[in-house]
Amino acid sequence: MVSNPGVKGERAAPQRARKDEDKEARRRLLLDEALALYAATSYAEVKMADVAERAGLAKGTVFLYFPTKEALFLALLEDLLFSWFARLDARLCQSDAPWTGPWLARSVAQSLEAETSLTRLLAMLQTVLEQNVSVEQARRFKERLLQAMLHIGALLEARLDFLKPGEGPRVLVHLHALVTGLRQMADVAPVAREVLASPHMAPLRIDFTAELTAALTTLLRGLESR
Amino acid sequence: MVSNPGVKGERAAPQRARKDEDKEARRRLLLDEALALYAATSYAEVKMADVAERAGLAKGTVFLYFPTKEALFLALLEDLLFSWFARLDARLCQSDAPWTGPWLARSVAQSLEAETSLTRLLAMLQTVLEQNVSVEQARRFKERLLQAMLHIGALLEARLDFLKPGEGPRVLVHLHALVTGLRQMADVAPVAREVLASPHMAPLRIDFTAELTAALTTLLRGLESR
Amino acid sequence: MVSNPGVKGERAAPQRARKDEDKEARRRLLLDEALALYAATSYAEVKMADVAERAGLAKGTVFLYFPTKEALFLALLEDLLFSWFARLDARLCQSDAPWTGPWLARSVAQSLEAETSLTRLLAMLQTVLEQNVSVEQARRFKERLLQAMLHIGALLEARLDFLKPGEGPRVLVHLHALVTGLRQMADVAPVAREVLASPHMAPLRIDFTAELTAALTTLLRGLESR
Amino acid sequence: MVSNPGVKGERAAPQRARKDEDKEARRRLLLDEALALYAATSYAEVKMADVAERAGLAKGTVFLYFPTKEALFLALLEDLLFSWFARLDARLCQSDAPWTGPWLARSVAQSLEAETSLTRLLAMLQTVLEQNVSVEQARRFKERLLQAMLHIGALLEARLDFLKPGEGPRVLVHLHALVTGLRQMADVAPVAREVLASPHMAPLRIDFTAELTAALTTLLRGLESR
DNA sequence: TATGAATGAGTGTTCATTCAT
DNA sequence: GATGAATGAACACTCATTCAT
Repeated sequence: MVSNPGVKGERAAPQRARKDEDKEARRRLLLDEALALYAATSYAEVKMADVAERAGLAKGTVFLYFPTKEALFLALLEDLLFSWFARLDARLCQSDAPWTGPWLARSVAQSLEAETSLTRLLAMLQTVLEQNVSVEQARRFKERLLQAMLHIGALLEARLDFLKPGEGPRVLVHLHALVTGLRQMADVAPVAREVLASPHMAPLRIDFTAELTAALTTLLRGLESR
Repeated sequence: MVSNPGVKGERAAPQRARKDEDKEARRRLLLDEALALYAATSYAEVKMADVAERAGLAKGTVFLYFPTKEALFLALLEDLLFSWFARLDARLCQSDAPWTGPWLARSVAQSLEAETSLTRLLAMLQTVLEQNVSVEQARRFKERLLQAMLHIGALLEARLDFLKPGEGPRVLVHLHALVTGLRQMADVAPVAREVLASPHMAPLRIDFTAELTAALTTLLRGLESR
Repeated sequence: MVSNPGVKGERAAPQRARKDEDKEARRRLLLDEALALYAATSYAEVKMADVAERAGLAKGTVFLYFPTKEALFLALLEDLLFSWFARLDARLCQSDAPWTGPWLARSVAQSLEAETSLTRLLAMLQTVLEQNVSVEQARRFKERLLQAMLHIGALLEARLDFLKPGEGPRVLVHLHALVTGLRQMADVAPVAREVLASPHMAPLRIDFTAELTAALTTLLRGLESR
Repeated sequence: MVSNPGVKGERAAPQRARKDEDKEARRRLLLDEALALYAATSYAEVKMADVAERAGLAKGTVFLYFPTKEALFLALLEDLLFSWFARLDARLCQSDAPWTGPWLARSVAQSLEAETSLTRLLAMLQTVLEQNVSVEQARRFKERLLQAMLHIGALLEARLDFLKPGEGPRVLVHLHALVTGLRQMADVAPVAREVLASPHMAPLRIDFTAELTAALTTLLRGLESR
């Protein structure tokens, strides 16, 4: 853990990030630590002080990189979301065969299976994250989101011939809604878990991936069948 | 402190709710005031003290009726949700004609149009409300939810002949997800509103009712077209 | 638990205490339940509501018998203290043989061994109990205490020939101090218990009865040796 | 908020305690203010907010120095107790003449005469202070207490030739008990004060120093006379 | 850039006690 | 006498954020 031999501090990070690459590295470090904490607990339970400590930095330093807690987590969401978009893009474009709805639905749902943090954060986007963030950051996020949606939307329209112009992005909007909605339904509180354990409660137990696949498949079939 | 009824008292309710009906009335009063505050602001901004004050009661009195803030709001959600279920049920059953997917989608979406508080609360169900609530209350809620889902689900299966056995409740699960997801997407933070005002941001501006109608219609068509 | 067959209530107590003996019985019942709760927990943890419930009475009823929580517990202390005085008196007077200091010390300490509640309450007498009590109750308590002290004090002076006039009560004052002081030292908080578990901490671990016996024996020998 | 030193600031301490000595000074300041409030009222009446205000600090700042109210007061007790121990030690060692019981008793009792806060806090040690304190703080306190007891105990054994090995600390335990017990008996509640004003109540009126001297003298004589 | 001491707004909940019935 | 609904004062502690150094 000690990377500065001879120095008293136990800090892993460099003392001062002068170069842009150092700053970027430190930024990533903070995001990584925030993610680790968030994945293990919840937004409310993640303290800025803990993020700082885990990153080997002082509390105040975090605020040099992210002006608010919401800004930090919006940046984290941005990272996760657009990296997922990129991976989805790559995954989809690998396939030369013509796309089918069920295949697409499965692909999307599977690509989200391990992205619990992403989908959890997505569900807090408007309610929490965008509540205490600069217009600039919000704009940047929305612009990138728009761009990605238009890009993937165009891709969908190109490869799913039953999609009419403009329907690609719309599918993504509905996907977004399904993802955040199902994520919340699937993340059950301890009390509820106990209640849902009864066999007859089965209809209320939500399997995120299964339901997302099913709903998305049906949705696409609905578009195809017109 | 008000001993001269009619002089300063603004409440019709008796000073002390001794009979069960009085207690029920007071309970409703508290729920109503909580709803009014919530509709105007947000969960976090509603203070138990304000609810009490608006109801003309002392702070401690609220806790005679609801053991925690979460319990109060879960009870509120319960009220709104099951009264909506009942209204939807009535609305649907009025129609003698055979149901169609688009008609159903429109009916459901329209019936939810004015239910902003309901859908906002629904989105907090697992994340917030069920976090600090007795197992009993949670169980009661889930049981009623299950019952309603099975009931409406059966209705769907009976009137939409393309639905296979067991698909009624599943449609409702997907509806639930869409509702909470779209609600969150539609409730835009002030900063975001500013950003979304740009014309080119149109694809990111969500009209709750329109999108819910569209998505649900498509979903049902997808089921019909098999 | 139901002693009034046919009545809906589960109350063990009579509906109304009209006769003085009924009232006295109810009073004792309340004291007994308060004692049971106190012995198992602590003063702060005993709720008036719990006392009422255990006694099968309504919350408000307790206050018909004891105007304040402190009054209830002072009454309880009174009961325990003077019943102990009586028992001590009896025990001491049984012995025909001339008294000795060590024998007396042992007798007293042993008679207090099982009286944890009494000694715990005694330690709260001035700090807590007498803080919220009527002058009448306080006077009554002090008068009885004085009387008992004078009585037992006189007994001591009569049977321990080394005691000079007026020293009997004084011995009792010192006894009182030792009892409350040692009781507090012996009642160790959980954190402290952990700390005191270390072998080298032995000198700080207090055995109430042993220390009381030792101190009292020494004290009496000190008086005898003049 | 005070940025013009000398204008409104009543404090000599720097705005920010950066050096260890500044921090220690601030810590002492808080302890002093807490002591002032406690001496004038009671533990329950001292509010952390008041301590902060008197120290010219924000509420939260107090918790940077003491994690809980109990921790603050245990630290205060620690200060008072060990400073008293030191003063007692000095006082006792000044005397070259061989010690006698009566002299020692008088010395101890007199040295405690002005230490009302110390003895009052001592009586709350196990009941209150150690209830909400870290194991570390508790251990530290007990270790110091043990050390002091062994030290003073050894001193006693060395200078009072009638003490057998191991009896020094035990005398201190009995002293501790007498001190806390007598302190509680001497601190009379307002109601009780009224009652005790009657001439015939004289035997119940406790003079802390007088009784402590008497009891301790007798106790030591008891040890001497074997 | 980095630090970390200081800030201070923010609140749900308990429970002894009262009093209308 | 009994009830139990209503009262309302009371309060330590957290943590995102700032800013002097």
